[in-house]
Order: sequence, then C-alpha cells, then structure tokens
Amino acid sequence: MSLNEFDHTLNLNLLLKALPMDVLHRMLSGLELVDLKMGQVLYETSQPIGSVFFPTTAVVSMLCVLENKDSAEIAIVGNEGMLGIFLFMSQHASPSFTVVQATGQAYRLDADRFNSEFYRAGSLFKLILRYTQALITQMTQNAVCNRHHTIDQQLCRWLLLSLDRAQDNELVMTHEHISEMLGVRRAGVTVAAGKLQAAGLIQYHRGKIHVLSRQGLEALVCECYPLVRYEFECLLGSQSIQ
Amino acid sequence: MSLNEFDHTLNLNLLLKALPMDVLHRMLSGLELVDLKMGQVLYETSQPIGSVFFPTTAVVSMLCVLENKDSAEIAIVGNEGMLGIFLFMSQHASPSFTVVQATGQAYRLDADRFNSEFYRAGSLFKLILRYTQALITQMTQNAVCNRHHTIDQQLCRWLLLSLDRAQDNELVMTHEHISEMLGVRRAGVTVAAGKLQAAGLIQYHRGKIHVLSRQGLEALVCECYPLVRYEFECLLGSQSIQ
DNA sequence: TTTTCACAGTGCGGTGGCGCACACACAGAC
DNA sequence: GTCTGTGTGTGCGCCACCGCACTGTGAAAA
Repeated sequence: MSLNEFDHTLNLNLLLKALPMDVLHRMLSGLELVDLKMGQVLYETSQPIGSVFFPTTAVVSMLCVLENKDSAEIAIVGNEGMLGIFLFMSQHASPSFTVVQATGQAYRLDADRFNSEFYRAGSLFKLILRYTQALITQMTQNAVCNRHHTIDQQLCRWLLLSLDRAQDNELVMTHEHISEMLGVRRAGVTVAAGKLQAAGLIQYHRGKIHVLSRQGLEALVCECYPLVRYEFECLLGSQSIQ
Repeated sequence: MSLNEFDHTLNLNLLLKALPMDVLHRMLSGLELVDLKMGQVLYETSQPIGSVFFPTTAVVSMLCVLENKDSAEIAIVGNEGMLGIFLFMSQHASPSFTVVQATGQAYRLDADRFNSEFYRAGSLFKLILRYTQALITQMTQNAVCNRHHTIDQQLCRWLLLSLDRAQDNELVMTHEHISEMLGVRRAGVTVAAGKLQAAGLIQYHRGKIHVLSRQGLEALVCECYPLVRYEFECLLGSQSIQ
C-alpha cells in the first residue's frame, strides 16, 4: 500500500490530510478503509475501544442516553474529525454511545497502532489534542443550546452541521431520527421542519431532506453554529498545523 | 521550598496527590498557593491561558455564556481537578468562561512550567488525560440533564456536586448564583429550594445553605450525579494511577 | 394487486419553566 | 434608629414543548 495510491482518499479526512508525510507513512499499513452503515454502532457506553475511525464520507454521532431512553446528541463527527478520542485518554472505555448517522466510509486504525503513534508526542498528538478542544467546544455549545434555544433554531443548527459533513445537499434522515439526536419529540421536529419547508429553505420527503437555501438556514440559526464552526476553523486551519 | 513542608496542602488536591515524587519535585518550585475569591474570573472566553490551577479548597465553575447573557454551567471543578486544560490542547485560548464559585485556595502553575512537564508524556500527562475524560463525561451528562430533567432534580445534582467539593456542610451561595449556574430563573431556584427545605433536606438563609441530609438529596437526584461521580472514581482512583 | 409499514401531518390537554413584577425581611451602613 | 440594598417569597399570564393519539400517504413487500 503506497501513499500515492490512497492520496486522494486520505485527503478526504481533514485530520489525516493535515498530518506530515512521515507520520502518515508510519500509520499507513494500519489504516483500513471501511464502510459504515447508518445505524451501525461504533462504541457502546462503557465498552472498551478497539479501534479509532477517521471518517471520509460517513457522518457519526456521539450520544448520551438516559435510563429511560431519552437521549441527546453531544457531538457530530464527519470528515473533519475522528472517533475514539477516549482511547488515548484512559486506555479504558468510551463513556458515550457512538452511532453512524450517515452511511459512508471511514479509515479504521487499531487502538494500539494509534496509541503508539500518539504517544510519540509528535504531530498526531498535537493535532488530536487541538481537535479534542474543538470537540469539547461543540459539546459545551450543544449543552447551552439545549437549555436556551428553540427547536426551530436547533434544527437549523443540526441541519447545517450535517450539511457541512455531507457530500451534497441531500441529507438522508427521518424526523424520527432527528428527534432522537436533538432529544425532542418527533412531532416537534415535524412542525419545525414544516416551517422551514414552508419558508422554502428545505424540501423533504420520506426520509430525504434537500437543503435549498443554506443561506436561509444560516440566517435563522442561533449563534451556536457559527461559533463552533469558527473554533474548528481556528484549530484545524492548515496554517496552524505542523 | 521542600516537599515535606507542603506535603499536607499538596495532598488536598487529588491530582497533585496522585503524582509520583519525581514529577512533583520538578514542578514544586513553580507551584504557588494562591487565594481565589468568589466571583474572581480565572479565564475569559477566547483569552490566552497564562497559568493553570489545582484547587485545594476553592471551587470553580466553567460556564458557557450566550450573547444575551443567558448561561449554563458546563463543569464544576474542585480539589479533584484542575483548571486550564485547554492550555495543553491548543496553546491557544480558553473557549469557556471560568469563575470562582467558592472562596478558597488553589495551587497556581505557570503555563510553560506545566507544559514542559506535560510534554514529557509521563505521569502528569496520563493523569491529566484521564481527568479530561472525566471532565468531558461531566459536561456531556450536564447537557443531557439540561435537556430532560426538572429544576428540582438539577438543583439536587448541583448541591451534591458542590458538597463533594466543599469543606463542610455549609455552602455559601445565593439562589441568584445557583440560577446562573443552572441557566434558569432565580425564582425557579427559590421554588425548588423551598421544596427541599420543606422536606427537611436543607436549610438556608440569605446566601448560606446548610445541607441537613445528604442521603435525602441523593434519593431525589437524577441518575446524572452518581454516573459522573462513578466516572471520576474510576479514572482517578488511586490504584489506577502510576 | 393487495398488504403492510415506515414516515409525516395534526390535534388536544397538560405542564414546566419563563418574563415580569411586587412584597417582604434581614443585615450592614450611616 | 433609619436607610438602603441584597436575598427571598409569591403570583400571574404566557408559551414552548410534552405525551398521547389518530389520520393519511407513499413505497416496498407479498
């Protein structure tokens, strides 16, 4: 497996793309491109982490689920990020339920392969720590958004987050699905989505959502979205990664 | 400054206590015991991090504040933890507003002193990463708690979290203060606290809250509290730290 | 073709929390 | 003792969202 051969695909994940050649070369033989299907569970709560994932076209959600099955999404991860950060934190277990939200591909890497590169405390290390900060920012902004913003606003935020990580303007997801991510009723999502459709910003039908006006969504979304996006741009902007 | 001299005080912070002697010796000359007063701001949003803090008797909150001044607490940190974790993640800036919630003391350490020890990738490194995971768990559980639990339950959770980090059964804090942490109305806190007082679990008067029955609070609190507590115990339990 | 089922639309009563507002009481300052 | 400000108690109307439930419709299976 040569680097050139996978050059383009590797570049689809922004973290892998940002790594210097020598680091990539060491990791290369362990990187395996795998298909992730919607609904597939990557990590169960409190279970050990066997491998990490760098999505290329897949989109994955980290959820927090209560005893009574109520839930809330704590972060959404696509080609800008990585799944399995708790691996290097504790060698232990994932405290969160992690499930594929949009079918696609990701690079898989065994836990020990990742760790051995991470603990060189070099470029991967610095990059992943930066990413962790951006992820925490997303989590905390989610929390305050949960508390203070309406379903309408949160739906806009979530659509934009998903759109950023999608391949085109069509999102494959039902109201039911979105309601679980936002931790609200399905009917609540239907009403909110109905407003957006009436406003001509989106168009949906049986599990497929076409975003017609990204600008329109950005005009309605709460401050949480641009703030998180800015943080990602700062921390993962190419100029700042060595 | 010898180690013996500060032995007892250093041990008050569980992270410092868990560090092996050689690490402590390297950090010792940089550690400075400082007074933190209620309301004091340790980090402003988006400002650089000049030093980190290991509370001994102080209690500190990390907040997320919206443009319209609505806020929510994302984490509470006492003698079990440390402030300034974003330092080693990005060398950059803190994405969260950090303010002292209970007057007390903490060990302060300059950013570069902390970093030079952290990047040895030794015991401090491992310990702090573990701590970071516990902190993230607290943040995410906060988020879902915000979404799904009543003010009554959240108040219990918050009182218990504060109690765990306090020196005795008296908490110095007003309803106004608590309402900012929980991101709710002051009047909402008054009503919830009134119920707890009527039930004989707490007793308060003009900014001082006596917890009369910790057990009673634990009986009312939502699952979020024990879950976070368990995570901290797992990750910071003395047997698991090298 | 018929059946089945996933997905979406809608309505209704209930409620937790909100914004606002005012009253009251205690503590410290003067 | 008076004054002032902070901390707390309480009420009212409002609204977003909830739980529940039923309908309709398109798509795929039988």
